[in-house]
Amino acid sequence: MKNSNYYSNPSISQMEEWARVQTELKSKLIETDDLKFTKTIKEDNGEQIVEFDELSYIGGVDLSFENNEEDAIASLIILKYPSLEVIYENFSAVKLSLPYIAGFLAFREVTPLLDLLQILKKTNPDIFPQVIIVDGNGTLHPRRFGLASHLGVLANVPTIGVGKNFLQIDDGENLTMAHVKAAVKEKLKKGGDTYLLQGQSGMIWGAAVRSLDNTTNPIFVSVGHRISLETSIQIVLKCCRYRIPEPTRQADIRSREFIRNHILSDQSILQ
DNA sequence: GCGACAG
DNA sequence: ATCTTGTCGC
Repeated sequence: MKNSNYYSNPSISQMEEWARVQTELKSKLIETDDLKFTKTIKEDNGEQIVEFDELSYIGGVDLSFENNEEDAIASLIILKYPSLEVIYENFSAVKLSLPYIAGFLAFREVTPLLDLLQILKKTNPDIFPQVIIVDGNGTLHPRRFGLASHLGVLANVPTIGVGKNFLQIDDGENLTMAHVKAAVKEKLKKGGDTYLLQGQSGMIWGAAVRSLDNTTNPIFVSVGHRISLETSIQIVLKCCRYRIPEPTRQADIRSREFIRNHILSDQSILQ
């Protein structure tokens, strides 16, 4: 007997409706740089060096779970750039009303993230992020409108999507797991190396990026909103102390820590 | 039936 | 997403 109102699986027609919503919202998507800071490219003995001089605040968002799929802690972290020190963190305990379904992650997670952004805008507008890195894809998505894009459009803020696992795009685009694995092994030799995820149609969905020299497993970067893929990759790389860029890595670490400190799991009765 | 499946 | 110790290697 469950005393919680556990969510049920959405119907086919519900998912078709969600797909229509994604396609509709995508009309507002901006895939070029529309930023409140500038990018400068300097030449240093033939080496191109990218700098973001006016970039000061980068956000990271994530959700962590305790024992089940419905009780989560949403987190919003703000880091100072370029030091990457955490200057703000906020969490919110939420009960999710929908299950996870690949391709429809935003309908499960976007609302608590929007709420955290709204709170920040009200309480600390001075440190509102100039760009947010999201745990999940942007245009690397069957309808080119994953969580990062969804959050970006609804909040009207620049976002970058970063996935830890590849989401296959199979519409004759041939962007399959096998294809990408082979390309990654062949092309990504050192930290900073990038492989563009281009389909048969010529469309570019995102990029597989090697964060560091000493990490083989790539991350998958894609446009969220109001930023180009090139700039997205450059910013992500500047945030990588480890495989996962600091904004989302800190959001993950700190939301898990929040769970450890605030929620007593049902194991406590065993003591 | 089989493979895929962001978080 | 999450369950989890040691262990191999620089």
